[in-house]
Amino acid sequence: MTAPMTAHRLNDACSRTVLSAASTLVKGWAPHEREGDSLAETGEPFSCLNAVELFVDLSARDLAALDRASPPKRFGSGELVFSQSQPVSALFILKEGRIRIFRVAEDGKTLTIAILEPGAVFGEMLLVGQQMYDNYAEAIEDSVICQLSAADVEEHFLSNPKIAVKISRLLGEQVARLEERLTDMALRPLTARTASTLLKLADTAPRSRFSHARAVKLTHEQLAGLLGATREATSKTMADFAARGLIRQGRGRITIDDVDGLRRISRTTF
Amino acid sequence: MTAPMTAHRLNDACSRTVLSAASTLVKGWAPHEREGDSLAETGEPFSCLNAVELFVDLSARDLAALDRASPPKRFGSGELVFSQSQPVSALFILKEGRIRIFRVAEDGKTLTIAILEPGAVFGEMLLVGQQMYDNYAEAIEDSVICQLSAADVEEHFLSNPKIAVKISRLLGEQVARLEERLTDMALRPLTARTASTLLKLADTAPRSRFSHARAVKLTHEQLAGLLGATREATSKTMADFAARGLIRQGRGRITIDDVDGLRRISRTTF
DNA sequence: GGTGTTGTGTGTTCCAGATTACAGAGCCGG
DNA sequence: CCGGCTCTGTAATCTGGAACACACAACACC
Repeated sequence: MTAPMTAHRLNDACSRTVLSAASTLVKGWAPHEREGDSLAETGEPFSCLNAVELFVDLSARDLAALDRASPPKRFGSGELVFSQSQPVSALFILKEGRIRIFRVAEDGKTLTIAILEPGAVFGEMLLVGQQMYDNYAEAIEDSVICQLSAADVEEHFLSNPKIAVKISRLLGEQVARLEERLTDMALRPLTARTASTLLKLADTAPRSRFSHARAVKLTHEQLAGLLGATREATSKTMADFAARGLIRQGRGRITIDDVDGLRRISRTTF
Repeated sequence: MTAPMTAHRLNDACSRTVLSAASTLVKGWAPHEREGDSLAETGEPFSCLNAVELFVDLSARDLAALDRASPPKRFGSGELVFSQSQPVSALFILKEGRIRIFRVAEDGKTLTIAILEPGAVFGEMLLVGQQMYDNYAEAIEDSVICQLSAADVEEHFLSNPKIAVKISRLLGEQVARLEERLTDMALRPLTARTASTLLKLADTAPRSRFSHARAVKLTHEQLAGLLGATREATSKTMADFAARGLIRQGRGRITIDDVDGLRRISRTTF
């Protein structure tokens, strides 16, 4: 089941039955219907919080305390982490897998706000009091996520100036990125937007060990969701890019070859 | 001179001569070419910082100190407060007038990010280190603005958890607003976007004393800049709204009559 | 090795909104 | 009160991309 399909279907059902609907999407097992759902497999400490830049200023004691308070949870591919009908006021840390944050219009069409890679921290609704925050989050791969409650965050972070500042900086960057994306959306044709989106994705993506070419693991449909365009239009531009030797394609995987070429196109207006 | 014209012209010149170009735009006097440019007219203390919600948690002493460090400056209508070639890493407080924050594409087209009313605090480039921050700010009325240097902000705010938290919350709200605007841009037709934009503007706008109708002080061109659409298309939808009795128009002024009607349209997809 | 199922390529039709090009209308200062 | 703005209305094209409709290819699971 593709991510967008999931979204549509869930949207239809979301007034009441999202959770159960989501449960049916889980591959073969339904973690949150079991009892002790936190996986205490590995005995390693700091299972979520270490290696996340945001937390480096926490004392070891605080870190340990927080970590105890945030057991990792699994989400199967296609499962919703939160939604309008299941708002969770918490801070999430993505440990494994990939998460798609998106919004849904009245007619069921969706726009992908972001696709998160491991290490990402998300959940601003914690800050804005969730009145206006109608984002959805869905796992697009089997994922592991830690959750910090609002109370924990309050206690450990907001009182800590260093971390509060770091949060402000992160949010500021997010604002800048969104503003840029907004103007791209408004003023740039699809081809240019596609090129610059690919570039942005590229430097989040893992570098291949051989060449310096980077591979982005997305289907055309997922990319279209990010671009605010249809799958067809996106496919067409991608085919064009491939013909020009800028990228190579493979089912659900795009390899960026000519970064400069794409950059040139991304600056194009017409 | 209209705001957009200004933007275009400045864009042409911005590689080197923005400041001088801007100066020529000033109505009849050029404040920043004079010597003592801070206006010490009124003897009132806290000339900028009082009445701004962000600062309520500051001690009177801090407030006074900050206030001394941030003399108000005038900007004539059409003048640039900052731009890419004149990046100012500071926090701004708008005391009087109105400021338009916008971005410019390669071809000179602009998208308005926000139109700020008195009391607004702006200047996130202070947080993001201004690499990626290529916004412009222009006065669209004669305005008075206070500026806090990065050092001052550092000293008084970021060390103060209460204020840091407040900043985070503001940024979080801004993120939510931008995400909403982005999806509107991507998924909604012009009429719906226009309606919802008018509504948003309406509740920032001053209420008239007679009816509960609110007046928005914008030209079609300015509104178009905010919508990411052409002036003509915007005019057409506005004429349509007026014909349906939702709004009334007057040169540079839009009166919202039927809030519910607009809200209905704003939820429309097709 | 079939047989669904999910990703991709393409073509055709259609339309919102950009573009271009004016014309009238309120408002300004001289 | 009159010319020159700046705003607003309207109409005639033009076009990027959406919508719809398939065909086919790769993979996944019997």
